[in-house]
Amino acid sequence: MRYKTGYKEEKRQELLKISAQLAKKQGFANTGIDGFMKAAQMTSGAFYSHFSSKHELFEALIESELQHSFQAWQANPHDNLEDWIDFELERYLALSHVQRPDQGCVIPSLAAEVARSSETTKLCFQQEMLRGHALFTQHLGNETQAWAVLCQLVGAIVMARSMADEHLQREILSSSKWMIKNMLQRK
Amino acid sequence: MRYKTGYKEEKRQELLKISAQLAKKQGFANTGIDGFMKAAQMTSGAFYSHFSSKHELFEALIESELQHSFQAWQANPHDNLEDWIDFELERYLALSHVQRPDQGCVIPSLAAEVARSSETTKLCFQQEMLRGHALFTQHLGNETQAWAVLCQLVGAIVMARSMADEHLQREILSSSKWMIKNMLQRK
DNA sequence: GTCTATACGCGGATAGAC
DNA sequence: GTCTATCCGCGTATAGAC
Repeated sequence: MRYKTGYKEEKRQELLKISAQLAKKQGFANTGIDGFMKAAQMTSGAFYSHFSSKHELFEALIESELQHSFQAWQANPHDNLEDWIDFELERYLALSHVQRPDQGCVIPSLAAEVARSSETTKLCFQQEMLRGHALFTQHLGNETQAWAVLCQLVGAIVMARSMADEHLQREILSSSKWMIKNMLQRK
Repeated sequence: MRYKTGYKEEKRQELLKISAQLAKKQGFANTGIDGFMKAAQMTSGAFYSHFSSKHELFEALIESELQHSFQAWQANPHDNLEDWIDFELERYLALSHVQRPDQGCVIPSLAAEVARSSETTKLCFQQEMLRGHALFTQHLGNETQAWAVLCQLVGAIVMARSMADEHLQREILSSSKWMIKNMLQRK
C-alpha cells in the first residue's frame, strides 16, 4: 500500500478530487493553494499536512485523475469493437465534456501544464498513459490505432473548447467521431 | 489598416513575437509582464504604451500566432493532395516541434488557456481557425476531414509533449501520421 | 490536523522624470 | 516611448496556538 490508511488518506483523496476539479476548470497555475483549500472548506495552513508543496499536489493530482480515467475506460460494458468504441466516442466526444472541464478528462485541460512540468511528473503521466494505451490496444487490436485514437480524442476536446460557437464545437466533435469510426471500419 | 504604421507598430509586432515565444515555452499565466519585457530587453513600465493590459497582449498574441500558422500552411509549395499533406505531416509532426514549443504552433501550447479566457478571445481564435480550416478543406476536399486532421495534429503534439521518453514521443507522432495518411487514402 | 498570523517575494498596474 | 520608483494585492510557505 502506497499511502497510510485511515483518516489522512481519505482526506488526501478528497483534496485531490476537489483540487482536480478546480485545476481543470481554471488551470492549475491560476489557482492558489488558498483557492484549493477554500474549495475543500479548509484554510491554507492545513494544506502542508497533506502535501509538501504545490508541485507535489500537481503530480499527485495528475496521477489520480489518469487513474480515474483508466477506470472509466475499464467500466465500458461492451465487448465487441464497434459497441465498445461507440460507447467511448459518445462519452468522450460529448458537448457536455466540452462545456464542463471540471467534470471531464484531465488531459485536454492540463496536459500543456504537464508538458512544462518536471521530468518526474511527465514520467508519472507517461506511466499512467501507457496503461490506458494498453487497454485501447486490447480493444482496438493495434498499438498504432490506439495512440492515434487517443490523440484524436484529446485534440478534439482541446480544439472544441477554444471555439466560441456551440455549433462549431459540435461540428468538430462529430468530425472527430467520423474520422475514428471511418478508420476502424477498414479492418 | 488596423494599426498605425511606423515605429510603434513595428515595436508591437516585435513584442508580440518575443512574448509569444516565451508564452509558448513556459505558459502565458506563468509569465509576468516583467518577464515578457525583459525578453524584449525593455522594462515593464514601457509595456503599457503598447498594450492596455496583460489580457490584451494574450488576445493579440493568439491572433498574431494563428496568422503566422496560416501563412506557414499557405507556404506549402505542393499542389496535389499527397505531396501537400506529406509536407504538412513532416513539418508539424516532427520531433523538433515536440521539443521546441517556443518555435512551434501556438495551439498545442496555449489552447487550454484560450479555452479559459474571455469570450472575445475565443471568438478571435475561432475566426482565425476558420481560415485555417478553409485552407485545409480546399486541399483535402472535405470539411469533415479538415477538422479531423487539425484535431489529430494538435492532439498528437499535446500528447507527445506530456511524455518523458523520446521513443514514446516518436511512436505517437508516427501513429498520428499513419492515421491521417490512412484516412486520406480512402478516396 | 487544522487554525490564525505572518514573512517575503512576485505580479499587474500607475505616476512622473527624461 | 522608455525609464525608475512605487502602490498594493496575491501566492507560497512557515510558525505556533489549540
